[in-house]
Amino acid sequence: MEKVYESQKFEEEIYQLWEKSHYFTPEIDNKKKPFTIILPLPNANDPMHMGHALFTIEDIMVRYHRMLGEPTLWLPGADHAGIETQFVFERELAKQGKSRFDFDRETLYQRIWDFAEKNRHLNKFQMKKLGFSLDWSRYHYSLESEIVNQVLATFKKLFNDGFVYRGEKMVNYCTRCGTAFSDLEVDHVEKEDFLYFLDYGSIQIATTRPETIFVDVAIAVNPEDNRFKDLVGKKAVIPIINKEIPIIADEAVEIDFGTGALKITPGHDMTDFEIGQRHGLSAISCITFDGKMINCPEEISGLYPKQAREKTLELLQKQGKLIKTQPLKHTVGICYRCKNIIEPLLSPQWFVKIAPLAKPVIEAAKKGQTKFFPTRFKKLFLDWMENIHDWNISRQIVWGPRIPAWYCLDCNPEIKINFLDKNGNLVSGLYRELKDRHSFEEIKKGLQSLTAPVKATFKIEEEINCPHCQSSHLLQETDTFDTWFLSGQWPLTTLGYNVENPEKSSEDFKYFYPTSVMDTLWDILFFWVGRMMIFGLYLTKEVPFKLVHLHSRVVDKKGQKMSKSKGNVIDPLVMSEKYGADALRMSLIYGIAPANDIVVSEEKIIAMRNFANKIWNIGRFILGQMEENGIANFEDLPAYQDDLPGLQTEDKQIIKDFIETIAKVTQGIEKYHFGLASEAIYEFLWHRFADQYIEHTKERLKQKDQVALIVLRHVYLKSLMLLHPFMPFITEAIWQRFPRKEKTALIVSPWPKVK
RNA sequence: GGAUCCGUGGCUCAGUUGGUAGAGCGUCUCAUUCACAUUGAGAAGGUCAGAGGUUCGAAUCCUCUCGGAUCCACCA
Repeated sequence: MEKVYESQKFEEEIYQLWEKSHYFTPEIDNKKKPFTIILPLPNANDPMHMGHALFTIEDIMVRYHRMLGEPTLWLPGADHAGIETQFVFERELAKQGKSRFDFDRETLYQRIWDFAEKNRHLNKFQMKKLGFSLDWSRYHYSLESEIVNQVLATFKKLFNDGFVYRGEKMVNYCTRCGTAFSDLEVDHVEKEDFLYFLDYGSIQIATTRPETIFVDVAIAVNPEDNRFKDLVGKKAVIPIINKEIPIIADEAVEIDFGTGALKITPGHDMTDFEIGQRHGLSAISCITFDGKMINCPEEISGLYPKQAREKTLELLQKQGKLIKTQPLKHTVGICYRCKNIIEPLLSPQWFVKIAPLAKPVIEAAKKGQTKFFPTRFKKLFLDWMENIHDWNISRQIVWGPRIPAWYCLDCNPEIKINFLDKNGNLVSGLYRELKDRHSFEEIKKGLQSLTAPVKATFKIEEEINCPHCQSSHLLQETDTFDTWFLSGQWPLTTLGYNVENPEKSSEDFKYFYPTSVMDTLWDILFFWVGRMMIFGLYLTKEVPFKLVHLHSRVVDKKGQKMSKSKGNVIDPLVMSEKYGADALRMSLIYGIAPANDIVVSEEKIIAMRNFANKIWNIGRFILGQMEENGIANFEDLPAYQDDLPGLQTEDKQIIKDFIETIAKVTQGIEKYHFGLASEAIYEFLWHRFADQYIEHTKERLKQKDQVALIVLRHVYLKSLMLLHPFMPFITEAIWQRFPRKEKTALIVSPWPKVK
């Protein structure tokens, strides 16, 4: 054996050994209970980072259960990650001076496909580097047809059961990304802004958005507010355009804020929209989906809201309607992806009625059918589930499966269409206006997107002719599904659940579902875990996993989140090549507390590399001692037994301490205290076994005391088993190097028992 | 406006049913052709944020205060 452990010499070879022997692929055995983890699917466009390296936690559980002899499945996959990937791709396009508007959707889709395909395979390779014992024979990609077909089937089922509807509601719209988002995808940031006090004739109001006054439909005051009691039912006048609007009373208005009077703009504010609904007021937009002003005075029309605000203030000032300006700190919604300010806009979207679907989830969580670790996340989860809002599942992007709905253009001539004409020019307009100048085929070929009015008729099945008017001018909805609509069904689709005919679900599904553990970063508890619970219970009446294990994010040694802009990113693959995958893995596990930030630094990885080397050298020492004693195969040495003649006190003590260590490591893994488990084996092997026991037995070994050698070999080999889930490569490498008659692999060795 | 987490040696963090404080890195002193210098032996260094309470006993449980972080929520 070499003097130091050189990880890069072994890792690839060891991984191949495991993979070739099919150790990662479990066999279905109905006499045994399986252990299953579905890998949180990484984004296909995303090369590996520390967050992925944390899958080590899952690998530890998986390797442990495999060693317990359970049929163990860890199922890998990758997500097309709709908005994320399209966003990254559009940035690439921008570098070439192009944008998404230069392509018809078919072409754009194909381009993104090719782009995502490259990294998807890179990612697989990278996970192998870290030793993850994933069953690659069951790998899935979110856009393969067997997955997508089931997702579409779920959509149809939801629709038929009355859970899907189209609605024209206030949605979070990013005019830069050109799509709506769900509430969860909006970030909130604090912003220094101004509150403007405006004169509306009979009443004064305060607003942060003067550019939207042109589509005000009312002024609201609190019904308890004595100052304005007499004004309710009277009129106010919008400045600049001098339009009369009613003054109404609504409890949502806060008496203490501003002047106590709120301008109601249902087209551009969530609260206003709700107030408008209560009072039967119409909602009018003054900002388009391109982020430009309409329905406003000519000099403002076409401006971006920011410029429009300045212009409006200028006009207000001129007319003496701007009473005062006051600084205000408030929070605004921004696009989680591009950081642009989110514009609440009125837009027809597809929604899932979620409250009735959340109900069984709440019950299951309360009953403990799915448990949470750490337990505090259960409360967080339940709070969210109990206050859940309808889910906007449509996105105005191309990257993802299209919503399977077909509109007849002749029945719905008000559908707005954007397409590239035969000369490659971008044309937009209502079908009613376009159909005389462009053939249906030309529109269909160059189609970018369509927007159907909320009342448009549609069919969920594709048909050649419209059942009403026999027209063949049918176009599929161009909106795609929210990525989480697809990934929310991941445990079902990847295991082979059949939505239309559950009886026909695969053997895998019948055996491995519900899965054992879902381990993920807590910040997608709602996005993903929540949706998986909803879909799982809706479709199968069973929870998708028995335990949700939440872990935290990896931060640098200053406690800061790693980001490219801060330049504090530690690349797991660089570290793994430099110090070994085992050292990297151990550094992510050693000394961490459940769901607390995980601090990694190169120093810590080095410390763990040193530990790996220690393990290696203990093996080297024992092998050397065996040679000195003329033992060619370690199986030639008598087996250790508690009543072995010649056992000394220190032998009995090390055995006793080792048994304690087995208990600590086992308990640690069982109870998800991986930090404690790894510390226990580290402490024992280095400071107890090597520093004390080995040092003390050196004299005896010189005297050719075979009993000491038996104890050494026994404790060491069993320790390798205990350490294997944490540091799989080095332990297997040593195991393979110990000379013996029967070739076995450590990965499938039995987990050491206390008794 | 609700809710959660954190505050332990110079730095980064462990410390699972309460029993006289631990690790890694750093510092200091020794040792060393011994399996390993990616080493060994040893040392210095903490009133466990502060105050009060429960207890025979609290870093650990309860209350409050201060400081830091995060999540949720339609504050114009």
